Parts: sequence; structure tokens; C-alpha cells
Amino acid sequence: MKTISQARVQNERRILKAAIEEFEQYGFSGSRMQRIADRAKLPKANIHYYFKNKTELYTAVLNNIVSLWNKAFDRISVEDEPANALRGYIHAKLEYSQSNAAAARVFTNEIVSGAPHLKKYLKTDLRSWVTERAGVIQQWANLGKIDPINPYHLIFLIWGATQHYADYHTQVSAIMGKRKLDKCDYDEITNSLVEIILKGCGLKVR
Amino acid sequence: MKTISQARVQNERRILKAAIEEFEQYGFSGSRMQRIADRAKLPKANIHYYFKNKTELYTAVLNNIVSLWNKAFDRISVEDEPANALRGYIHAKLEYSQSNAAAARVFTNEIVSGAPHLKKYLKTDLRSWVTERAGVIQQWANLGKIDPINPYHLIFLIWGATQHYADYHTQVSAIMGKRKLDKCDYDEITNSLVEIILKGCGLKVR
DNA sequence: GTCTATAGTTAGATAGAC
DNA sequence: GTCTATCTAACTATAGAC
Repeated sequence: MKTISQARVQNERRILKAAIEEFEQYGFSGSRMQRIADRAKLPKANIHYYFKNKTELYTAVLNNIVSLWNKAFDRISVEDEPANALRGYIHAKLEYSQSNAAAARVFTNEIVSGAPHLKKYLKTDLRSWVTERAGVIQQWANLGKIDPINPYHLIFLIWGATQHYADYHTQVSAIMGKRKLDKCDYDEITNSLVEIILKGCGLKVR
Repeated sequence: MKTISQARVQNERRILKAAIEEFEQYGFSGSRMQRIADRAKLPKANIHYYFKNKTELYTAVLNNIVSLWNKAFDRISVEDEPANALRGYIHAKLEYSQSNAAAARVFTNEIVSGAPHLKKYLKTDLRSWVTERAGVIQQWANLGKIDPINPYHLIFLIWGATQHYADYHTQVSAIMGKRKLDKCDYDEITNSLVEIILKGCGLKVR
């Protein structure tokens, strides 16, 4: 027998999952509450029962994505050797792009649209996060452990390169002549990116 | 005195410019013909006079972007030295991301949404283009002119890294603490990317 | 908590005067 | 080629029975 709050948690989760798919495909303004309801196999009125309106549902989805992202990357250690740290980070980012591709695309959609719902997060939490990591890379450079590159653009390079496989998955698959990329492809991608980026920073690849 | 066809050309151009801004911000389904009309400072009915419906207008915008892209990158020479060719390509791509940022974001929006209007282009024209370039990079590797990296993922790395500055402009600016990136920033970005990627392929940076 | 019915609004598109 | 008025369809959101 299900308690009421179990039903609530379960339904909210189902709605969020359906909403991610809808927002991924159509963006915020293009998404339809009716289609979200259909995807979640619930009457439209129930969506409004759990989430007051479209904006609140979208905000919940974004918060979900951001907290997922934080959980995945806040543990990146700053005391590691540069080569290990960067290799681990590229690996984790690609893993994330693969297993959370839909969420990653919702995030991109929001940023491409000018980040109307995330401006504050970008300017506060995310900015501190990057500034901190950039400081560590700068210290590595000062100690001669890595070539003197601009730490911010190294981070953006890793983000751009890894996020590309989530955002541009359709294009990448079309070019590679596959329906979708498999485990094997992602291993090849990881190796390629790790090799070029580490070597590009003056680090030994292995 | 304006001839009829001058008015036609001029209005079509104004509508396309307005449409790019609208599609950039809201995606296809989220865009509103009324807002496009407002941006172009024309009555909504006129938009429908020049473009039969929303889909036709969107398709015109995408064709515009694709032909712009082809014009900018089809001249990339295959006989160049690897270092010169890659440097030139990274440079051109970043230049494009900077001066055609809105168009680049419309394209990304379309791909992120699953490329419903561009699947055919991706599987035919773009695929051939990439296959051809990948072949050249492979030949470079066979001749020992460049380290043996996967040519496809090198191309995707360059695309991802350069496109990031158009698509994620809002996020990059927020992190850098600026309202927008200037000429100086783009020079720094070009240098950073060229250095890491060339070195990463075993090439001399200069 | 669930769901049907519907209110209220706004969208894409067009008819027809100028 | 321009523009007002308007049609039909689709949307968000809610009221109220169960």
C-alpha cells in the first residue's frame, strides 16, 4: 500500500523526467504542458496540481540539473597532479555528457537563449567555482608543473569539447554514420581528448 | 524612388534579421510571428505575405546560416602545412563565432532539439565535408606530419571549443565578470586554443 | 489526490479594403 | 505591396465533482 507522500514523490519524479525530455526538445517557451502530461501519462490538471505553473516546473528542472552537476564535479581534487586531475575531469565530464545528455541539453538551451532563468547562478555560484579552479591551474603554472596557459580558456576548452558530445549528439552521430554513440565511441573520445589536451598543456599523457 | 523588387529584397532581409534574433532566443516552437513582426517593425500580415508560414521562414533562416557557414569554411586548403591549416581554421571559426553569434546559436538550438529540419543536411553535405577533411588529417598522420590522433575527434574538439564562445557567451561573460567579450578577449582565446590544440597534435606552435 | 470540463487568452494564418 | 479585422485552433490554468 502506497502512502500519500510516496505517491507524491513518485509522481513528481515522473513529471520531472517527462519535463526534461520536453524542455530538451522544445525549450521553455516551445514546451507544452499537455505534451508533458502525455509523456508522464497523467492528466494535464495533475501537472498543475504538483507544479503551480510552467515556470515553476521549469525552475525545478533547472535546479535539479544544477544540483546534479554540483554533485558530480565538486569533488574534483585540487591537490592531485595536473595530469591526473585533468584526465579525471575530462573523463567525468564525458561520462556526465553521456548519462545525463537530456539534462545537459536543457541546460544548453537555457544558456543559448540568454539564460533568463539562470543569470544569477552563473554570476555567483558558478563564477566562484571557476575562479577557484582557475586559481589552482594558475598555481600549477607558477610551479612549472604545467605550461603557462590561460586557466579560464583551458576550462572552457574542456567544457566546450565535452559538452559538444551531448549537445551536438545528433550531428556527431550523423557524421559518424551511426544512430547513436556507444561505450566504445566514448572510450575513443576520452582517449582523444585526454591526449590532445594533456599534451597541449605540456603534460605527459601517461 | 524604390522599385517593387527593391522593397521586396529589403523587407525580406529585415524579416530574416528579425527572425534570427527571435529563433535564437526562443527556438522554433517558442518563437512568435507577432514578435518577429514587431522586431522587423512590420505588420504581422506582411511577414505572411513574404513567407507563407512559420516553417518556411525558419527554413529560410537555416538555409541562410548553412550557406554562410559553407562560404566561410569551404576554402580551407588541404595542401597547407598542418600547423598553418589548423591555426587558420581555429582562427576562422572563432571569428565566425564572434561576428555571427546569433546565427550560430540558432543552429545550435536546432541541433540540440534533435535537428528536425536539418537531419538530411547533416547526413549528406556536412558528412561528406567532414569525411573529406578527416581524410586529409589522416594523411598528415600517415606521413608523420602530425601525431596519430583520431581526425574526427580533432575536428569535433575544434568545433566544440570554438562554438562554445558563441553558444555559451552568456555563461562565459558571467564567469569572466564582463558584459560581453571584446576584441582583446578573442585574441587571447585564439592564442590559447591554437597553442593547446597544435601542441596537443605534436605540432610546433610557431 | 485524481480527473473532466471549461474559462480565458493567445497563437498562426487569411480575407479583403486600400 | 500594405494593413486592419478576424477566424479557428491551441495554449495555460482552474473550478469543482469524485
